[in-house]
Amino acid sequence: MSIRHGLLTLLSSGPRYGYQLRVEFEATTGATWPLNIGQVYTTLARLERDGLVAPGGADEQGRAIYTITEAGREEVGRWFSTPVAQTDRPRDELAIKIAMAVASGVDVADVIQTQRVATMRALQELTRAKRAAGDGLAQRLVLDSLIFKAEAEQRWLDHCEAVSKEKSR
Amino acid sequence: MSIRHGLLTLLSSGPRYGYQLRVEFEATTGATWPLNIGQVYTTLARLERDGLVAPGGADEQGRAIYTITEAGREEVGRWFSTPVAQTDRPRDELAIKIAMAVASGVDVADVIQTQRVATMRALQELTRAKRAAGDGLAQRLVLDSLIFKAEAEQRWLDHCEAVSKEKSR
DNA sequence: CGACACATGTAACACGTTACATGATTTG
DNA sequence: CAAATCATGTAACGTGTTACATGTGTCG
Repeated sequence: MSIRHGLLTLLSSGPRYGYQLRVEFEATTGATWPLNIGQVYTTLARLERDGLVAPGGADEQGRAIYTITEAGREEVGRWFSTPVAQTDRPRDELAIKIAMAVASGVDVADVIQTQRVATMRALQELTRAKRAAGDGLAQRLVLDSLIFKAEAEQRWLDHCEAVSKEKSR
Repeated sequence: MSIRHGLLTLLSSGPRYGYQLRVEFEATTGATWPLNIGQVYTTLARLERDGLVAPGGADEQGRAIYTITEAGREEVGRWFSTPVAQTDRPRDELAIKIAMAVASGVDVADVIQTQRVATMRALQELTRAKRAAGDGLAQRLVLDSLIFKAEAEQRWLDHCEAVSKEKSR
């Protein structure tokens, strides 16, 4: 539901057309999760279906603009005033992978090591991206989020290794 | 792709039937992400479609057992030897929400505060669950993963607040 | 007997995602 | 002129998810 609400939020600042929404979405959230332009249109169609946006004809250049509805505004308000719960979050593939490795006979140390290398590289990439960027506040916060998460992942991997070594002694 | 690979990994330790797979999956990953039994069957059907498992008739009690194929075993091997990349991960709803709040005129401090309360509660719940549980190693590691993540989230929220306060001064 | 756990399955939908088709306009 | 950017849209698929239908066995 992130794209849905993200686009809806952008529309709450005024009517937009599809292509513009992608540009602004990426300008806000950064290059980490590129947004396929096709998805903007499919999402707009679904938002329209649900009565959260309304097609507002075309502008002077013939672009198809969309306007947020009252119901859409309420939905945005609800989104911002409701926290993201644990149950809302998708299953964590890495956690499941390590758990499965531990439960079945797979060599956990190997899996951990492989992941650690990848996460470390990602972390370097992210710090580099942060130095390079410096654009907007929103983008920087998203980058920071990824950095904080990657660091936590490294710590968790260390923890997993320590615990599983201790267990197999 | 977590459920898919999780079930496949369980099947790599020997043939199972659907209901048993759910029990073992939840025993391994814990109660955090309950697995609807219906989903086991839909996933098994898709695994069969892709040639990763094969229906192995019924056991003595008439239960429909499934067996992993050679291709399935290879897939499991690939899963464990390939790290989870940044691009594999789903969009982070919280990061997008905060970024959107910053970019549009929404009161970020409010959003942060609401989330912080929820995350703190989740963290308490998790520490309680950890004391209560103590079952298997895999389950404990999953719980630890959630704890590490929640802590990182708290730190990130603090960071967001500090940065956005600084910005609006 | 009634409730509950065991057990299997299907239908339908949501969202995310990509591939493709199409055309206008701008710019080197 | 050719390539790139701007711009819109559709078709199709994948996974995750839930709701529903159905039936057996067991235990208080």
